[in-house]
Amino acid sequence: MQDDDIATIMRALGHPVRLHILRILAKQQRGECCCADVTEELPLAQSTVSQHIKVLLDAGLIERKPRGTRNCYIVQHERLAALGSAFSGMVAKLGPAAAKLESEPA
Amino acid sequence: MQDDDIATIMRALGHPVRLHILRILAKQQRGECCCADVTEELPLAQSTVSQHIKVLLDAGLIERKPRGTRNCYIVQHERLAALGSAFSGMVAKLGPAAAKLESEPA
DNA sequence: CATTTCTATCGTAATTCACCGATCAACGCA
DNA sequence: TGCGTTGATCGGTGAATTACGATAGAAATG
Repeated sequence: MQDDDIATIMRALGHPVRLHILRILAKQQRGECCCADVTEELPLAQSTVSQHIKVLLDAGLIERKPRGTRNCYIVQHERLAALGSAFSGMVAKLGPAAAKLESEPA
Repeated sequence: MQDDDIATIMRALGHPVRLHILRILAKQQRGECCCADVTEELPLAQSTVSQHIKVLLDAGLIERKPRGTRNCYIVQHERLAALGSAFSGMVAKLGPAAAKLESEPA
């Protein structure tokens, strides 16, 4: 994963409301998971919530799933895991162990 | 760690230049590590680099260490590790399935 | 069909961000 | 004491973000 991708996902996660939305989606994934449900749990306008959802969508952190009139959203755990791997890999290289390496092999 | 803290650190990491700066600091940590060295490796003005450094500083991701005329910066690995823990904990709560953070040192 | 419901998008204002050049304080050195 | 270096901060500009209300368009429903 490239720096830009990591940065994009990090920035998407870099807002409390979006973290909250992720939690709401995960919590309600067995039942409802549409935009209205999310909006109901937040002190924000529906349009604002929709925009935050779009950011998560663009970062690939959630997936849209049209269900009749509503749009349901599914947390993309694989994407989160990928970020986790990329992050821990980066931290490992940043760490003291990596400091010994003069030039890193690809 | 609170949502706001996680979001703050995530946002700090949510810019390619700041990820790059972290790498530069880590790489040069055994020798020089001052602002000028960082600026030299980036196509940005010194003031801009200084501002990015401030963001990382405010997020607790690096620490300032005055050394004579210069200011050296040290990557705060503990802080990164704390974010890693918080993130993997969050991911674990979001989805019981996959998404586990490999935190093994390289 | 007409109606209701749901939600993405538009238009807008306020705020923040990213970047720059310029400046000023602090330090080492002659 | 004066000089050069380093780097934080100030002021400004343009772009992006965050928030809102209003609107449009798709799907179920009557």
